[in-house]
Formats: sequence, structure tokens, C-alpha cells
Amino acid sequence: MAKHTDLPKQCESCPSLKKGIFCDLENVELAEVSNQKVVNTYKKGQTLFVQGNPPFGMYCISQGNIKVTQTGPDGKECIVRIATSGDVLGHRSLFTEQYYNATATALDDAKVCFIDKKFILKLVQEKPSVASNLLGKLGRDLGAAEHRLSSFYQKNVRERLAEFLLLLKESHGVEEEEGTLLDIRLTREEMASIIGTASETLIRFMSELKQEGLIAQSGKKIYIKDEEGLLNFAGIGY
Amino acid sequence: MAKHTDLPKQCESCPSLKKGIFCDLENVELAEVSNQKVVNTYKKGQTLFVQGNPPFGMYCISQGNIKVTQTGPDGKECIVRIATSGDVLGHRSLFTEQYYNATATALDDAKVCFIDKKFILKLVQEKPSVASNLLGKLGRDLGAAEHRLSSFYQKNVRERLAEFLLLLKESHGVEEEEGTLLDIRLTREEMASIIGTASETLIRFMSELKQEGLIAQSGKKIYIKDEEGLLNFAGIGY
DNA sequence: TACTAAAACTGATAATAATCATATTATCTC
DNA sequence: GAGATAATATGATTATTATCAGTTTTAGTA
Repeated sequence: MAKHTDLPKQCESCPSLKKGIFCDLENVELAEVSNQKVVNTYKKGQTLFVQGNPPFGMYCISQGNIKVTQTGPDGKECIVRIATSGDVLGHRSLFTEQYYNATATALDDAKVCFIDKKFILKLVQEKPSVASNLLGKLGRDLGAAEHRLSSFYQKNVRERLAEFLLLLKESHGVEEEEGTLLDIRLTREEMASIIGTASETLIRFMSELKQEGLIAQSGKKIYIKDEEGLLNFAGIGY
Repeated sequence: MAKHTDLPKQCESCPSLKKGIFCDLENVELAEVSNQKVVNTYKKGQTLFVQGNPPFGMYCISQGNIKVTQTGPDGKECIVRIATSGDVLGHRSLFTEQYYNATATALDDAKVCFIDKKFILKLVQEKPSVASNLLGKLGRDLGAAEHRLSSFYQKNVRERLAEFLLLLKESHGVEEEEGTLLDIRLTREEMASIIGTASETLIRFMSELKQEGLIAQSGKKIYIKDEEGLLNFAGIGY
């Protein structure tokens, strides 16, 4: 029986195609990618690759959210990136000839296509649009990381939290009556590791934002109620 | 009269060629780059490009150190990257179609070649090795940024300082009798902005490391005396 | 060389956030 | 659905780091 999460097996009809690095390819070329790829499904909590291992290829996320984490010497796990449908994963390590310096874990049930290293390297050589799109993707990733770096220096926890909630709104926001739903499953622990604080501290500031009506919560769901307010809170002078 | 900082005008004989993204080009192709480029010199403190402006090309550092800073709403300046001879600059913005989100400023007198946007984009299309090398460069930059992100979560100021000094040893270390000289001019303010702390706090921990004999200072020069000790301090379990 | 300004440093105090302890609520498993 | 386990939440206390104030040193400049 086909589950509702089933997706077409052909890249040509992949819903995340237009967002991805293959968006400029012709159908013939796309079919080649399609033939070569392997489709995998991951249950929440399963890992795509693990820190310290060598990369054998690249991952294209068709559906689901993947967290990319670095584990410190003391075992503390820090989320450095979150990848969503349309994103690629493993691209950083593939072109640096380095081992993975992070672990990728499914935040929910996910469908991910794997493309062999040799094939993707060949594609980058032969299809300039793929190279360009990858350069763009890495550039935006680097921009995001460096912006977060400067936030650590320039903002306190409360401001970083507001900023992070606004980022989640952009990437995972779904408009609903109650406000903008943040359609992603993250524990408080995970959110805390993103903005670089203790989970207790994050929870306290979340409660504060709730009390002030900037965000709301119903069950596990978080809603953005007042974007303007969060912007002021985040110290972003728009 | 030719100053001792003068460098050959041809890329073919540029001392930073082998480290850069053009290292795999043939001499004929290199000559083309060479013809197209513009050589600029910058005095300490002069800017190559400014946050918010559109990129018109890419910079190749032939000599000198350049800091890449993001300025917050309150004017606080955070160093997100440091580029050295052989590095490119402006590559992040060029392929993302975004405006510069950082400012590049010379830390000392520098010699930098400028390559027009159109030319470099064409080169990426036509020379896969340039695309590959740029992907590698961006990938390593992203790796470095994400490692720093997790350090903010997993390490305290003292540990981040030790880690940063070790990084500087790798990138700018020169072996001397007194220890490894960190051959780069950074104020305490600048160093503090890199590890994300106040300059007073950084100074205090530097004094501590000096007292413990892990580093030494003579005038403005900082020497690494005990790498092992710093590694332990940094919480890196080698 | 003297003057000025900036950078480096030190101490005292305040603010922020981490840690520890514990209660409550969800979630998972059988 | 009961019991176990993990996640969320709140309070009290401590530790870390920022801020403020002031001094000394260094570097730049007339």
C-alpha cells in the first residue's frame, strides 16, 4: 500500500527540483541523474552520515528535515545547520576532500536521494550550471554561518532567540489562523544548541516571549504571533 | 625605486599561485587571467569592499592579511574571517547574487589582484578546475565557520582563546628561537571580536596564559611556547 | 622630543547565563 | 491504559563574563 508520503521516483517530477542544484538541467540530463540516484527513506532519529567518516556521495533531500550536528569532546551536540526539502547535504565535505566533520540525522521521517561521488564530481565538471548552483548554495550556507557567528558577539541570548524564531519563520513558516506555525520538530535542547545556550535558559526566554504575546504555543506547536515585536526584540533595525 | 614589497605582475610567477584557485591552470590560460586582472595595493586600514555594496568581481590576495568584518546594528565590529596571501575574497557574495554582507579591510599593507565578475564567472563555466577549487575553498570556509559556531556552544572564553591561538599558529606561525611567532597584526579588540568576548576579558586570559608559560610576548609579538599545553587548555583531546 | 591619541592592562562591580535541584507534563512502550 | 522514560518547566544558587572606571604603556605625529 502506497503511503501518502510517497514521492515520484523520477527527478523530473520531484517537488523539490526547482529549489535544488539541478534546476537548470535539461530533461535528458535530469533523467541521467534520476537513473543514477538511489532513493532512501529515513525514520526520525536515523543518521545519513556520521562525523569522522569519509564521504561517498551527496544527498538530495526530497522530503523531511535533517539536522547537521557537531559533537564536542564532552559529547555536547551542537546543531550547525538544518537542511530541508530541496537542499543538498554532504556537499561541504565532498569538495574539500575532508572527512565529514558533522553528523546528519533525520528530525522527522525523510526521503533522501543519494548520488554517488564520482557521478556528482563528473556532473560538476560537465555541467557548469550545477557547479554554479553548488557555489551559490555553499556561499549562502557560509553567509548564514558567518551571520550566526557575528550574532554570538553582538547579541545576547534573548536577541539570538528572537532572531532564530524569525529565521525558522522564513524557512518553515506556514500561515494559519493562530499565526505563523513553525512546521518543524525541534526539542528545546536542540533549539538551545542552535542559539548556543542552556535548555533551561532557552525555556525561560520562550516563556517570556509567550507572556508578552509575541509567540504562542499549543501542544508542541509554536506560532509566531507578532513578527514586528520579534524584530524589535532581535535588535534588527528594519 | 622598487620597494621590497613589489611582486611580479604576472600570475605565472605569483608566489601565492600554488595555494590559490588557479593552481591547475595551464600557462596559456594563466596568462589570460594575468592580462585581465588589475593589481591594487592597500595601506593598513583601507577597505577592499564594504558591507551592503554589490560585488563587481573577485579579489586574489597576493600579499598581506585582510580582515572580513560584520558590523552590528550597534556598530560593534565582528571579524568573521581572515584572508591571507593565496586566498580569494569576495567569492562568497559573487556566486550568491547577494550584496556583500561584510566589509574587507587590510590588516597591514597588502597587494591584491582584482578580477572582473564577468571574467571569473566565464572562467568557472569553462574551466572545471577553477570551479572545483572554488567549491573546495567555500567548503573549507564553511567548515571553519561551523566549527567556530560549535565552539561557542561547547567551549568557554578561555578554551576558545587557546583554540584560536592554535589556529593562528597554523595559518600565521613562523618558527623562531623563542617559540612560534604569530606573524599577524591584530589588536586585542580584534582578537576579542573573533572569539566573541570583551577585550578586557581576552586580555585577562592572555595574561593568564603568559603567566603559565604557554605563550610569551615581546613588544607586540606573540609567541606560542607550549602547543601541548594549549591543546589541553582548548579541550581538544589529541 | 614632546605631545596626543589609541591601545593595553588592572581592579571593582554588575549583569547575564549556567548549573543544580526538583516538579510537572508529555511521550513511548508493553 | 499503566508504567517508565524523556521532555518541559520553574526556582534557587553559583559561575562566568560584561561593564565601568581608571592607570599605564605604546604608537603616531607635529
